[in-house]
Amino acid sequence: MDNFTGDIRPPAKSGDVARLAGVSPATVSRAFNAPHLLDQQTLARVRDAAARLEYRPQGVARSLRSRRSLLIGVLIPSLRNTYFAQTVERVQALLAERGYTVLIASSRYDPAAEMAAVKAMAAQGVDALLLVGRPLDAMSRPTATRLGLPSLRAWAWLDEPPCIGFDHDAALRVVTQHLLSLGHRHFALVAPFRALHDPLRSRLTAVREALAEAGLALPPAAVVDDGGFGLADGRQALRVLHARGQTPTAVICSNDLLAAGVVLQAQAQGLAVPKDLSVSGYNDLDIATALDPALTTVATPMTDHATRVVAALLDLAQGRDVGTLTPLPTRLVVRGSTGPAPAR
Amino acid sequence: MDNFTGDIRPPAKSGDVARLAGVSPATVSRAFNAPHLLDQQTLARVRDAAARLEYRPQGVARSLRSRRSLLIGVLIPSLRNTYFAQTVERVQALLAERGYTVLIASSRYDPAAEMAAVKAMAAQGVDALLLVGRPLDAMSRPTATRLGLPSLRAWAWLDEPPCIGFDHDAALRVVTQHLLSLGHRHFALVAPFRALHDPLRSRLTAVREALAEAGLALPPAAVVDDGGFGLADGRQALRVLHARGQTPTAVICSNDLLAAGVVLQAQAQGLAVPKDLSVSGYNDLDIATALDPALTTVATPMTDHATRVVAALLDLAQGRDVGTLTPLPTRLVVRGSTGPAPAR
DNA sequence: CTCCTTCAGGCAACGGTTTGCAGTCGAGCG
DNA sequence: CGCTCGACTGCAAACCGTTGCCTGAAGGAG
Repeated sequence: MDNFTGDIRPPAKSGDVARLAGVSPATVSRAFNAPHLLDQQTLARVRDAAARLEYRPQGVARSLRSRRSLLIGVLIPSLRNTYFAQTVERVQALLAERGYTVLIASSRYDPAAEMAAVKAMAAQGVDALLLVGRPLDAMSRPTATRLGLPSLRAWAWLDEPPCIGFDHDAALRVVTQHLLSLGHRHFALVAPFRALHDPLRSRLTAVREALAEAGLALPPAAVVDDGGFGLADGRQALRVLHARGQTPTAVICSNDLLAAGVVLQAQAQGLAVPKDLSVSGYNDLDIATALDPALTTVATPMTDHATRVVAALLDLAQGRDVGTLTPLPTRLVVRGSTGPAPAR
Repeated sequence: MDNFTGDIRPPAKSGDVARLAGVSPATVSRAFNAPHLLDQQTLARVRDAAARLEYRPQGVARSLRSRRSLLIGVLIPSLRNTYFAQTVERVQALLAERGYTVLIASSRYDPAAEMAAVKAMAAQGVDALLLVGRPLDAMSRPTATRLGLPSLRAWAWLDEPPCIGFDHDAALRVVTQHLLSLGHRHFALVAPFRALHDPLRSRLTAVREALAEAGLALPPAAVVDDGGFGLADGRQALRVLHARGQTPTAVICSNDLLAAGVVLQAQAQGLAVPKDLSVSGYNDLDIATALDPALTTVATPMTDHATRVVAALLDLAQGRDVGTLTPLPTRLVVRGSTGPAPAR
């Protein structure tokens, strides 16, 4: 019986363990899934045998019979978004602790890819599906449901339970009000959602409404809704605004990276932040505190988010209902990038 | 036969399709896996029936019998690293086109988590495993191999085939030589790998060697090897160097985010980049071109990387050997953040 | 000492698809 | 006309744990 490091023997199966431990395969199964049903002695013998053979139940066979795969699908719009990437990382880590493995797919904001991913994950037999962000394909979630796949919506709060997320529109209203209270009257919004679909534009509406309450309007020229989500896109956005003849004193951005870009571009043009221009971000990423001045932003606490998401996913995966859910609280974090409106 | 949108009927199985099409389950299987074996008429009938029932073969059962899961495991050190996150996104997209689904796990630079993930993925029956970055647990790859799981190492070029990656040490030597040729004599290195393990420190050695060729040494005080990988860590690194009495004219960073932090901190302290201080990054991320001045950095072309990785993974997953591989080419991208050394 | 209860563990079916083997049928060939 | 061959397709086993059901043994009560 050679046992040197390099040997590649076919992995042990439950029958092998059973034979070595002198029990039946059924007992081996119970040792893993219902140890309380077994005698201590037997349990020890089986565990020992399993350890010696490095036995790990083959997930595929287990899934087939037990109809539980210990697989959870995570579907996100983009991994380029640091917030999403970090969320995935945390969710995966927490699920791993509970024995679950994570299937990932990024839709890259493509509705067809989203739908395809839902079907692929259903076919792979995931126990539950996490859909991060607003739906791109309106049918993706209904499809999951019709396939008998429990799903959880996260990140964006929608009235479409179960859902765990933040009320981004409300948060943006708070941002707008903060800037209004600083005396700003000339706003711009950088939220590159045009290429996407309508629902995402509710952020625009939120800002418009908050401004309307103060008797202000947001002209189309003050809205930059194309381009990407990166630093360079933020810089570009400010250039575009200026090219359009817009001279806002406050720029609201839909994420911290864009805001950072706006700040950098402003500074490059000799505009002082916040003296000449106030800028707000969203998410409170690392970059928000790494800039001079630090970014005023909206904190969307990731730990809280991830923890709750995982708890709900486990409930769904195990066939339990998740209770009624409420939006997670966001928090306006006022830092140096916003200040009193300049006199004109 | 009610057929309204809300109905949740149990998903069809191959037998159902077979009955509707008037064939045997075997034929249904062949319609999906070996259509050329079937008569055109039969194929059409089966396809029609399958479409009508929205049949999708249950992955779990298929995997069990065919011993191929169409699942590929991806194991990365961190999703906070944008380069890795984007790589995962691309790899996933390319694999999805070929019918594969991606299992993901992040080790968060934790050797135990890495090993656990390898075992979990093996248990889930992935067809191949992608290990991104240098090994944290020296046994993780041998373990995969022993479990009969083909694996591919990516990102870092190691002499441990199959492997697809960049020769980071060589690239860093080029960076060092670039700075030497600009007349720099006082260097610092920001590469926060201390908390990690030895192999990663080879970058340090690479820089030391390149400097040694010019008769220069890199004192320990000029090396910042703790802290994180973010923008704020870059800023902190420059502060630390100054606090240690180091006044380098060139700072080599192990990634663009750190470099950006160093640049921002230098500017905040009134140091002009590159007049007073040259800074180099790594990866050529978006941020490299979004700063003033733009970062001199090392491009590690992601498209090339991802494409080759996927090709090799498909080979491995389908039991083919991957040919001999060579390191992928990196490219020094000289931009504004490096310049001639200041006179002293 | 017998009967009932409880607990531990074995037997065998089961889950849904794939696949080796064999069978059918029509066409082509000698 | 009989035989061979090829093209299709069906049959049933196999993949490997899990689980419902059942048996046997041990312990306790009467």
